[in-house]
Amino acid sequence: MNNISQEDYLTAIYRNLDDSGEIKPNLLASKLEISNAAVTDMLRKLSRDGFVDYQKYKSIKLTSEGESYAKNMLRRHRIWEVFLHQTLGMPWDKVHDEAEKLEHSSSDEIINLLEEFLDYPEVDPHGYPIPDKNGKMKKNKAVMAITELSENESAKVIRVNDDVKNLLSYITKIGITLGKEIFIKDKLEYDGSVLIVIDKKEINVSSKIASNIFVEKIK
Amino acid sequence: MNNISQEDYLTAIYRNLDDSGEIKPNLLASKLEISNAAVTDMLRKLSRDGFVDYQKYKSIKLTSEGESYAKNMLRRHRIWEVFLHQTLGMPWDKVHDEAEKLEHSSSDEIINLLEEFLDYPEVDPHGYPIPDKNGKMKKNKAVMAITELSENESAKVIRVNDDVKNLLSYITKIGITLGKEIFIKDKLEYDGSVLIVIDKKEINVSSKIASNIFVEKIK
DNA sequence: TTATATTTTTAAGCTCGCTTAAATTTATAT
DNA sequence: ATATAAATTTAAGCGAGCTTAAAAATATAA
Ligand SMILES: [Mn+2]
Ligand SMILES: [Mn+2]
Ligand SMILES: [Mn+2]
Ligand SMILES: [Mn+2]
Repeated sequence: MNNISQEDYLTAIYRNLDDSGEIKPNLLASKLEISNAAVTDMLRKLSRDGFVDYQKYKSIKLTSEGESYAKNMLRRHRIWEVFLHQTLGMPWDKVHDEAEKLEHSSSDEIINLLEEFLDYPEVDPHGYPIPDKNGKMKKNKAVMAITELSENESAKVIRVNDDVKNLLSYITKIGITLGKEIFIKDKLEYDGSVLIVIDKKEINVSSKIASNIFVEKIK
Repeated sequence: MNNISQEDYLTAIYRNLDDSGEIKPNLLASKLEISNAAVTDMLRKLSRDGFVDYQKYKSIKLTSEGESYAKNMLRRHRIWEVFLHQTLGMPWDKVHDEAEKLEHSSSDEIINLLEEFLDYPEVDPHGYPIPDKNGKMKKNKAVMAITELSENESAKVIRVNDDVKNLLSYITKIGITLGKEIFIKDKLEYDGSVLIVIDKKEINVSSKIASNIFVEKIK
């Protein structure tokens, strides 16, 4: 295929499928920050090319070809992120945007060599699993969003949404990194925000942010 | 700017300037494998954007802005080539095409980090100098094409044209790499080819190929 | 100088990926 | 069930970057 737009559409579709493996054009448009009309247009092309199942006014599915293509894009993206962060020392809140471009410009050969050079990393710098050459990837760990924790529970940060603008740079400021332990001191009813303790400091985190940070309970 | 086509035009212009720092549209078109009409079109845009001096029917010059942009593209390209070859072990006859894409997808920040990681390489895998952050680059060594050598002279390979299709994979087959010593056993008048000795083997090299391999005489 | 060849530009048209505005279909609420 | 809202598609249009064909300018050769 080799087409930046189509590759980004496929990735966005795959990343935002609902529980039944479908997505509506409207959501796709908003994720891609693009008009609904443009989405309709592109869906016809992706359908024509065999990457999505598309019928007017219906939800969209990926074909199996579309799904492997999308997974391979995630693979490229995440391997680049690991390289940029781990090898070049680029901060984790900057690697996503760079990988967003590099993913379209690198052959599978480069990606495979990079993977080997990095010694087969299993997750990207934000905790997302990296598909292997055959599209197999570890299931996301049984993680929960911070908002799902109860008061007085402790948890370890496992994954952070890398898709939400400015989220990473904000949570970096308040000291959250992968592996960090947090403690839920209080849950505030009226706005859904959470009072958490990190490094002995108390911080109030809005529900919008807390819902994008995924953790594993510590017993 | 951030535009693949325009970036490739600028690089092609810079790489093919004549002795007086100019290039004609026709040559540019053939280097880019594109129609003359398309070149005319793009030259208007590059001129509008301040990267080239362009007047109808005249030879093209780069503005100083155009020149720095072009040199920065060469920098990106060549640093990627070094990384791919040296770090990932990709053969030197494959890195050019890959770098041709990566060069458009990487911020200066990535390039600077890569340069540091690679410990400030001075030449790319084909012997071309790498401009530094300020656009300064070593002059090409005082090299000559193999065709300019005389019979019974010895020389060391310093640089190989990385722009000519299939050249690299061919000369790799006959054993030529950077630093290799060659000996001119004979120059054949009628077709301009050269009989050279590499690793004690005699090989006849056409003038077309020999003219793209640059060497330093050994006394 | 004049004829011919080559280069360059102009003109018209194509696909791609987007836009806004209007029409249509589907979903939601009363 | 009906009215209203939201989602989706259609229609028209735009810029980028190409193409081929024709016209115009420049270079080369006789
Ligand atoms: Mn992308
Ligand atoms: Mn990520
Ligand atoms: Mn390029
Ligand atoms: Mn090179």
